[in-house]
Amino acid sequence: MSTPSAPTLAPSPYRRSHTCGELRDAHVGQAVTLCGWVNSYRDHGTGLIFIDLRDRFGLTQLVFNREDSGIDHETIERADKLRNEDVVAVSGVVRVRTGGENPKLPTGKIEVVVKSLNFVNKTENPPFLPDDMLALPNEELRLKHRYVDLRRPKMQSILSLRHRVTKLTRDYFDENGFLEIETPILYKSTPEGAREFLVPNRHVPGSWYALPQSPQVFKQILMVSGCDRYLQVCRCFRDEDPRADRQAEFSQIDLEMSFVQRDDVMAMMEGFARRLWKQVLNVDVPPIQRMTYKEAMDRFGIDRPDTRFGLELVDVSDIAKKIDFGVFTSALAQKKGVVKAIRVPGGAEKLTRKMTDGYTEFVKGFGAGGCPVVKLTANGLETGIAKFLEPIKAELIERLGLQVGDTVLFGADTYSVVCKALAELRLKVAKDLNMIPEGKWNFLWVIDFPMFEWDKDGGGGKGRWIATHHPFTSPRHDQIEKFMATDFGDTDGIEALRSAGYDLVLNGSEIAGGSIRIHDQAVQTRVFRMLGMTEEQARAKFSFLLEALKFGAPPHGGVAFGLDRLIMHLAGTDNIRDVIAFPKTQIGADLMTGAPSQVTEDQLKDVHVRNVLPAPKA
RNA sequence: GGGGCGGUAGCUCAAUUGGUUAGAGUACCGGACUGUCGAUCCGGUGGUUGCGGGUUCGAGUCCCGUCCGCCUCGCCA
Repeated sequence: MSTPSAPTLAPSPYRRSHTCGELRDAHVGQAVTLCGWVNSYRDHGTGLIFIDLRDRFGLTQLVFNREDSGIDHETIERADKLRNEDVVAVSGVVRVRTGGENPKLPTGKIEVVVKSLNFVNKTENPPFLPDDMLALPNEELRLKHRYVDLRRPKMQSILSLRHRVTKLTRDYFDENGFLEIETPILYKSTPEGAREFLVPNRHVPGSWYALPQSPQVFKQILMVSGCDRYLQVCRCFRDEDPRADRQAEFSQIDLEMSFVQRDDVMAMMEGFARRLWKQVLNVDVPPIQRMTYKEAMDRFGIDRPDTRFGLELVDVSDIAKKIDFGVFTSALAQKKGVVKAIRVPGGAEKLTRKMTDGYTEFVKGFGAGGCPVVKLTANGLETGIAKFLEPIKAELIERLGLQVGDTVLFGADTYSVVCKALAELRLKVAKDLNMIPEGKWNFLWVIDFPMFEWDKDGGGGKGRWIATHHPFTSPRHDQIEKFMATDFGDTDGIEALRSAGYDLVLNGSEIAGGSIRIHDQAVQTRVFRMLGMTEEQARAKFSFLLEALKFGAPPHGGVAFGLDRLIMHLAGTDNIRDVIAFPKTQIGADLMTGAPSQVTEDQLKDVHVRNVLPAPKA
């Protein structure tokens, strides 16, 4: 074997000895080379220039001083031309700052006395400066010049946080026997649920892949494959309109376990959440409380309650029916009509007429007719609907625990409308009155979801059952027999079925959801039928899964964490785009690369696709 | 698809009831300054007010349309 003899290269002028965040007084006297961006310059002219040099790891002050030995005139001249965001490499010696330390910087005790300025990549005047002290430019500009925005220490810290979280994830689940296994991105279209992104197949004209909404069936197949425990930090795609906490392309921490029941998966998840919060925020997460779906809906009107504050919903239907007030009586006359109330402590003072009028408009946005109001003062019930409530005053005070100075907000409609409207109103009031405490981490399990929900607009207008979680969710183990016996026409019976699903809720935000899956082919077939699929349709879509369940499927269950939302919580941001390196806008555009874009006719021809564009608007 | 907010100098913003030559801070350019650290001081360049129409003696401002960004309802098994 001959020895390779590559020519020796001269050392690169921008080979650094340290990062901009690591020099301390212990390094005083050392010769160092630093590389980075000019974060700011303070030019005193006549040969004294300070530069704060920045990289991902921090800031270090550089000094160019004509009166120091070892620096020549030409270097000072070049340093004089340095501007914000120029990229440089410098060599010099670390010394204690002669001008006093800067307590704001970890490197604030020292500075580097520059002897040579080795490398400069001049920048054009950047569109904005990546400085967290300055007002943020508008988001359009930040997205277009994402590479500048990501230089901001705040964005760097989020990228770093995200890395730490995925690393902790892999470590935790590795310790617990999980295997990380990748699943296909080019998957099969299964048009249930969210709209899919489609990708044409070149080989078979007219055939298409879909990008996966989640790796759901693959991870179940992996359980049937004997992998026992699966983990993936994976990308999912749902072609629906985005929100502040939602992107069409997003990430999940996806996992699945064999031979487990509900509590096993929940315990594994809880341990994971505890590990994350301890290691990232040094917060101890206490044992997580459980609440049934029904209790969550009854008390908070929503399946992901924010339990950091009160303002709970109280059913007063039985009291309300005793009076002759049109809004209440017509609500209660409906099927599943209810009257619910929220007590706002001290609301008589804190809620102005303008605010409560606004609440009526607010709840109309969620389908409610309005928001009746009443106050309890020293003189009794006042304002709003006070005169109607007089006959039931004592009962209301008793039921709601009213104190003088409280305001009551009512919702009267069907159960689902009242839940939706009052759940949103509860949040709005809490924000308006500043009732949401900072620094609280209220985790909550929500369990015992219904298996199915009636979608009155589905099924071509005739209505149909849809799976609350997804079609692979098992009935709760004590309800499987009941499910198999429930008639397809037994509406009440179907609605009463509870699934083996579970959601992890944090401060009113769903951060994870999962379930025990169906491992019995007969149960799965019956679920598909309940969802209105014929046997042929079910086989066309999911024959592989039904087949797999025939050939030795272990009982299994799993969960998926929304990684982006998890990072949002840990980073303390309410903008999902801040936790994604290259996010998209409301219309799915990447402002930096210009995606989506036109393709050539030849490209389209290759994949047997033709553009059919809508007629231009007049 | 619906509703709301926004778009003025490279950037962040201001501009009275529709009224003079659209201003300020910052960045940038030039000058002064040897211990700054959001350096300071002096001077300067910089504008198709997103785009297209309209109303008006006159439009950044009012009207219509459109594009883009954000928030939101629907949607998100």
